[in-house]
Amino acid sequence: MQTPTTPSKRRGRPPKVPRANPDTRDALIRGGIEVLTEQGFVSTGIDGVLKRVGVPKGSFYHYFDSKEAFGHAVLSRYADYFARKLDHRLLSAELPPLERLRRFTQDAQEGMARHHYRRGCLVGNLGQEVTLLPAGFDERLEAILQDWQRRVADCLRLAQAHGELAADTDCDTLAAFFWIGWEGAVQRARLTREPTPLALFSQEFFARLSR
Amino acid sequence: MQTPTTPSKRRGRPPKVPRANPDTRDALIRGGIEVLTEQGFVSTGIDGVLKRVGVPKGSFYHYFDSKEAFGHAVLSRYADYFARKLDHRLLSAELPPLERLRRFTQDAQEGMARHHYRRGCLVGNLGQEVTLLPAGFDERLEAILQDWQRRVADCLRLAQAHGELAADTDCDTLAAFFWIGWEGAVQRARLTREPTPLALFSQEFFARLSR
DNA sequence: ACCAATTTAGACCGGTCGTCTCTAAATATC
DNA sequence: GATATTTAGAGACGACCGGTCTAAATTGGT
Repeated sequence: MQTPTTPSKRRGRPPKVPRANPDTRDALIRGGIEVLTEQGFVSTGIDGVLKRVGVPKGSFYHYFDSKEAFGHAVLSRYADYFARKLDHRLLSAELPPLERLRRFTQDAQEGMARHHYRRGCLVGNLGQEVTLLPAGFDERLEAILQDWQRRVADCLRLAQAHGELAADTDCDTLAAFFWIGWEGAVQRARLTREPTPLALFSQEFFARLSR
Repeated sequence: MQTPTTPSKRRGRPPKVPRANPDTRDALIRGGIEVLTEQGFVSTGIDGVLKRVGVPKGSFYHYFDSKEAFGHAVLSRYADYFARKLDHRLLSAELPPLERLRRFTQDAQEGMARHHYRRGCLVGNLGQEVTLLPAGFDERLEAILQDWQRRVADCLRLAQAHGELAADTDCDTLAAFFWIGWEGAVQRARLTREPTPLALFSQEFFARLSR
């Protein structure tokens, strides 16, 4: 999967202790996703990210202008990552459309369990800090949610075409309803450290669809 | 509602500038509700509460052992206040039970608008900080949610008796579903600064009930 | 061989803010 | 007058914050 020679022809002073991921910027963003998803933006210090990734502060400010810029980079990466994950499920032809969405909720259950319910949804978590975040984050967060919502709405329209969903259903509204509730379920699962809220919401959501 | 004489026979050194609420402890808790509901627990400093209430630091530590103890006091007060508000709506005989719950969601819309969507639900907000809070807060928060859930479940059972809700509905599950989603809606409304998520969730929730 | 660009290294800075302590002052009650 | 209660407010003391700065170590270009 990698160039066999792994020549590591990377410019600049080499790391004192070689890291698993030689791409420092990338490593910082990945670490940022983990930390911010657990602790949020405001109460997370740069030093915490640095220590986790094993990178000195100089490198951080070499790649990012500020904590705020870093936050935006992390957010963008997360949004992309998540959109891909979503599409992977929702566009796969192996299952009927509605079942795809249900499987997404199952995937998420496994994901939260894997992290012992300490991490939630980065977008949901930062959303809670909206009054404390630098300007611009709020629009960004809402835009990401709208993007995910659109993807779910498209899937619901496919479900309509398959006859899984009543033809008169407003798929955009239903997708919004899904995400509002789903974020609530993630939040609650994080509090209880149990999969129950996720399972319960999923169960009830699908049970209440008509046709 | 108060003793008519308002004798203010309060022991101890009087405040330099007399406050509207002479009960210092009470004033601190009320102020705490406001601040914590906006900013959460971790990133809120005692000084911020003090300044808002107009109380010196010495008074604070006279009434509370620590920030943590203060947090619990604030939480208890909020839980009580909210439970009363909930019961006021859900037990009133003026409306059919299901309509009472719907009216509760309308009240909440007005409440959030009144604070310009800067405040959410204290329990939901603190829940998001669960990984950062002192031990014990998580159980407390979950217990409060369970309490509210029980109250809603009772209301739903009344709705069943009124024939507003299918007799085979599991009211406990439905109440859990409601709160999971509703907290999500509050969170989202805080992000968008609009009532739309609240209205949309309410609309869809009630539209999807059977019978 | 040399210089420029890149990247890592990490000490350090100034400041904010954190919780909490301490002493004194002013009042009510006994 | 003595004691308990409550308010007043300075300030201790450290943790930590985001961010800067200079140096070192490497590659690539010429």
